[in-house]
Formats: sequence, C-alpha cells, structure tokens
Amino acid sequence: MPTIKDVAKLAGVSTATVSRAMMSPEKVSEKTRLKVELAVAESGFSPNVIARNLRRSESKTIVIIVPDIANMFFASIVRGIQQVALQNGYKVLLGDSIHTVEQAKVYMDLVRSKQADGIISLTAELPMEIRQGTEIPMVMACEYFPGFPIPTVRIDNRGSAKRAVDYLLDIGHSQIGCITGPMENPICVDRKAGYQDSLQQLNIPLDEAAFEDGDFSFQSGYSAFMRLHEHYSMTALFCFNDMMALGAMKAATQLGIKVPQQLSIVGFDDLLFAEYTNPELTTIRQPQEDIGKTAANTLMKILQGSKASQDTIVPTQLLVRSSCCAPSK
Amino acid sequence: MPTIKDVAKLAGVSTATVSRAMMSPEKVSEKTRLKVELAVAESGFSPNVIARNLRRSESKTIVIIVPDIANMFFASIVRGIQQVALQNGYKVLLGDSIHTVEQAKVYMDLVRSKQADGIISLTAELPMEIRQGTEIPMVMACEYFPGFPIPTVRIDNRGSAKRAVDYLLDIGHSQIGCITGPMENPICVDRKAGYQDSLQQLNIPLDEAAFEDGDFSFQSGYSAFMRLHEHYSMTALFCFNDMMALGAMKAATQLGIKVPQQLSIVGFDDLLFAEYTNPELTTIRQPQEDIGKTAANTLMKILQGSKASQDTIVPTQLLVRSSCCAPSK
DNA sequence: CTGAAAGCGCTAACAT
DNA sequence: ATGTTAGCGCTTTCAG
Repeated sequence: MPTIKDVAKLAGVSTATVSRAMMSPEKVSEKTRLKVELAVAESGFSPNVIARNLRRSESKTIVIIVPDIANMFFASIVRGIQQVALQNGYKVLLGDSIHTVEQAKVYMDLVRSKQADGIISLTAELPMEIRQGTEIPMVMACEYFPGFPIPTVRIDNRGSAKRAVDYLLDIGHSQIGCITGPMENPICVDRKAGYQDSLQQLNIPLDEAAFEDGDFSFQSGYSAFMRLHEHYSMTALFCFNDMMALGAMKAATQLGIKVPQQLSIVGFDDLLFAEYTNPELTTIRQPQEDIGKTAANTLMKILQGSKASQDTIVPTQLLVRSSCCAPSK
Repeated sequence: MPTIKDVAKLAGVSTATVSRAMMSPEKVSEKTRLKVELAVAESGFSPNVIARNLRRSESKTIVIIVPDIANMFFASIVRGIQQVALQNGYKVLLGDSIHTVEQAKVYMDLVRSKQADGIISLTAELPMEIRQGTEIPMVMACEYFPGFPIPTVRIDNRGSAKRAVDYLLDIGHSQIGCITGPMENPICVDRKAGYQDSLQQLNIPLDEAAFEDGDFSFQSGYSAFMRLHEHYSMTALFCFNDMMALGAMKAATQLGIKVPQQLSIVGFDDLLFAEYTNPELTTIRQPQEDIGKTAANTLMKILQGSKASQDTIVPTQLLVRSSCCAPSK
C-alpha cells in the first residue's frame, strides 16, 4: 500500500502539501492540487485512517449498544442511526450487550481507548458509573433510567399505553389482561402506569391478577398468556410489545379462543410483521427510524461540543387493525 | 487521559516495560509487573488502541456487509459472527449496503484504509473487481457468486428447495405455485432448479406460469401471490423465504382462501416468527447462527494466514408445521 | 502557497 | 530483565 510519502515523491511536493490537497483543497494552488490528484490516482493511494485518527485523536466511529440483536425492534432504529451517521462521516459499530452490563461496559470502553467517539445505547442496562455523569459522549434511545444524566430520545410510554387501553375501553371491554415486560425496566413501569391511568379514569378497580410478566420475546408472550388464562378471565389483552402479542395470539388460538371475537389483542411497537399477522395486529406505532435519526443527530451535536442537549419525546400513534372488536355479549 | 508515559513515570520504569507488562507479562519480573499494575490502576490508564493499531498495522476489527439490515434473516447470523469474533479479540462493524455495490465498496475500503482487517459479506452484490481475486481477507455467507474466488459458507439451496417441494408432492399436491426471489441472484436460480428437479422426477410438466418473482419482503410476497392467483390455479405454494410466505398467507386469507385447507404453504429460512404465524409455517430451516459462526471462523483462519480455506456447506432441515395438508379432493 | 519538522501513543528491535 | 531508540502514517504548527 502506498503511503502519503509515495504520493508526495510522485507529485514532486512535500507530504504536507499532499495532506493539504486532500483535507483542505482551498489552501493549495490549483496547479499543485491537480498534480497531487494525479499522483493519488496513479499510485492508488488510500489514506491510512488509523494514522489520521491517531494524529487527530478521533475515530469518526460511533457505537450502538443493543441489548439483543435478534430483537427485531432494533433493526429499523439501527438503520436510522446508520443513515445520519454516514451522512456526517461517521462509521457505526454495532454491539450486542446480550442484556449484560459487563458487555455494555466493554463497548463503552471503546470510547476510552479512542476506538470510538461516542455511544448510542438502546438499553438502560448500563454500568452504574454513569450515574454520576460520564465524560463519554452518549445518548440513550427508547429506554431510560431515572437519574442517569444522559440525553434520551424516547416516546411517552405512559401516555401511549393509556391510549391503547383507552381504545379497548372505548369499544366496550372492561376485563383487560396485560402482559408486561420486565418490571425492573422503567419503560415497563411507565406503561403499566398508563394502563392503570386508563382504568382509573372510569373507576374500574385494578386487579393485580390481570398482569403477567414477559421478557419481550415471542416465547414469553406465549407462556405468559397461558399463565394469565389460568387465573384471569378477560375479553381483551394489552401486550407491551408486538412479539409477545404474537406469542399470546398463538397461545389463544391453541386454546381455541378466537381472536378477535373472544379476545381482542393490542400490541406495542408496530414491527414490520404486525400487519401480516392473522388477524392483523392493532398496535401502538413507534417511529423507529425517526428515533434512530434523532438519537444520532443528538449525538452528532454533542460530538460537536454543544452542551445543552435535551431529552426528546417523539410521538406515537395508535394503529387500529383487525385484532380487536367489541366484546361479545 | 493518561498515556503509557504517565504510567511509566508513576511506576518508575520505562514505557517499554509498561508495554511488555501488559502485552507479554512473562517477559517481565514479578516485582516490576506488580509495580506497573499498580500504576495502571492508580492512573486509570487505558491504552490508546488506535496508536497500538497503527504501530502493529492491524485493527482487530471485521466488517459485516448486509444488504438490508431490516431483513430479519440476518440478525441471528450477525449474532453468530459477533460471538466468535469477540472470542478472538475482534470487534465487529456492521455495514448496511442497502443492496448497492457502491455502499459495499465503501465498506470494503475500510480494509484498504486499515480500519478493518477483514470482511464477511452476506450479499453477493459486490464490486466486480473481486472477480480477479482480491487481496482483501474476505468470506461470503449465504450468498455466492459463481466465479468469485472467495470462500463461502452456505447451504445446498438446490437440494433444500427440492426437499421442500418433494414434501408437497408427497402429501399429494401437483399444482404448486412458486414465489421466487430476484432471479439475478444465484441462490434463487438454485432454488428454482431444485423446484424443477422435484417435479421432473415425477414427470410433472413444468409450467412457467407457476412462478412469480418477489424481492424477499413481506410486501412482495403479498403482491406476488395476488398476481399468481390471477393466472395460476394451485393447491400449494412454495416461497423462497418466510417473509414472502407470510405476505402470501395474508393475501390468501384476504381472498378467502383457507390455509392450509385450500392452500398449503412452505417457506424458507425458519425465522423466529415462523412458528408464531397462524397457521404455523412449514419451512426449510437454515442454521443461521451456525452459518455466522462458521463464516467467522473461516475468516479468523484467513487472518491468521492460512491460505487453503474451502467452501463449506451447512445442512438444512425441513420443519413440518401446520401450514400444509393434503389437497382437498 | 509550500516545506521542514515535530509529534499523536504505542510497540519492537536492539542494546545493555 | 529492562532501557534506548526508532519509527507506524498522518496532520499541523511554524517559517519562509
């Protein structure tokens, strides 16, 4: 591989001039710029970015931490991030933390060791160190943790959940089961509060038996419904994500419960497959790609040195499809 | 951030000794090693990996090129790759080529510019340059391109497709529609050949009307079925992937066609959701995580300088679920 | 507008 | 076993 020295020799100029011709062409005379360009082409030179990064002490790379790369929810967010990162000349490293803070730490260390400039975390399962403020440029998307002094991009989880349950109430349900996510997770606490807000406004008593925990996977939705069905009688079900909703739908079908005639189901996220389920899934749409883009833009600003970056709340939307109907009398 | 110099000063040794203490502890006396470790801890030193990489001219990073990050098929493969990469001390960069060779080239250039050591490509949409052998350490997974001198890890597409269609014939079908992928793609050509092999062995005449092209997306499966249904009468359908199968299933349901009673459907891939569709999808299982691991292992060997790396074919499996039954008479 | 020279932080001969 | 020294390839003052 040719280096900048080779190009300089070939063009009959100094390495400094070659560097300038590439980095800031306006600082170089038209004539020499052309000489350099020619030499670059002729030699097939491609700058060693590692050397450049060392010199400028930046890596032009950001890291995305996802808790589970197999969870389809993150794909579009990643794509959104990738888009604006690339536009800004950044590469994107994807790190799967497998729901462990140890792995998350490994990825955060990439910044310390100068392999990355900043982090976008799609999980709140992060080392506690960051509680007392971290020097690491970082933004969190979707999830958050009260007390973490980190800019976040997310939705109004409480309001969105209320919206979903309001809809079920509107069409006549009052026995509404709920499959939650892991309740250590603040967004799950919020969604549960939203569910409760909704019932309370109609003075419907809360029943702890209406809840079963899942972990956001298909499988957990399936088994949570099986448990729930044992001890709670319902005409509708609200699930904290689409994957669990699909799992629950399968369980119901297997038990001979007709959806939506005997059981209405509402999901959360609006994954790609949500309109291809049978019946099609009514759900709360999170603008995944937007969330990714916004998070990336926020990080870009931080990397450019702007301090005061706020949390942003992006809007959601209830998508009414055919997995719900009025309860049969 | 403290540098190796600071640590050296603190420990009262030379920078070389600090470096040795970290890289090859056995070359350093017990006593000084402890001094160094202490100094490292006290200063909070974390080595600048960029500098190290420059010096050693390697980046300990590999790049995965995926044609479409939103296609769920790739998630588990990526996870498999990530696992063995991490075990071998490599980071993983994920690049979405959005089905363009230009973007793919951008990612391949990361190797030239020393930002990455090697590539695993999950797409065959690559610059033609690599036809005449490339110096870039690279392996291809799932897809391949005849004439590319690159080690590949993939399945027997032709045999697997035949297997799927054989099954449909076995249970009594003979009018079998087929939703293919883009036919420029060699694996699609193979799968189509497998379909034909299957019919030919029973001397069933081939009918070009049985085919419609899709692009592997839900949406394309839906619309391909709508078109196919116009001009071809069938009792069974073979789709080149699960996402299209689900799209087709939705289209059939919408047309009032009962699955499987009036239409049996077989997919391909065994995505996570395949056993949560309604009815559950019979499909060809690709061992996605294994494919990823094998590809990564192959690349690791290449990076360690071993030349003769062969193509590997990993086995598939027909998973019989409830989306198929004998045709009604 | 251009060149000379000084490093970025680290590792690896080569000495001792 | 440890220290000295010379870069890896690039950017960026500082002079001219």
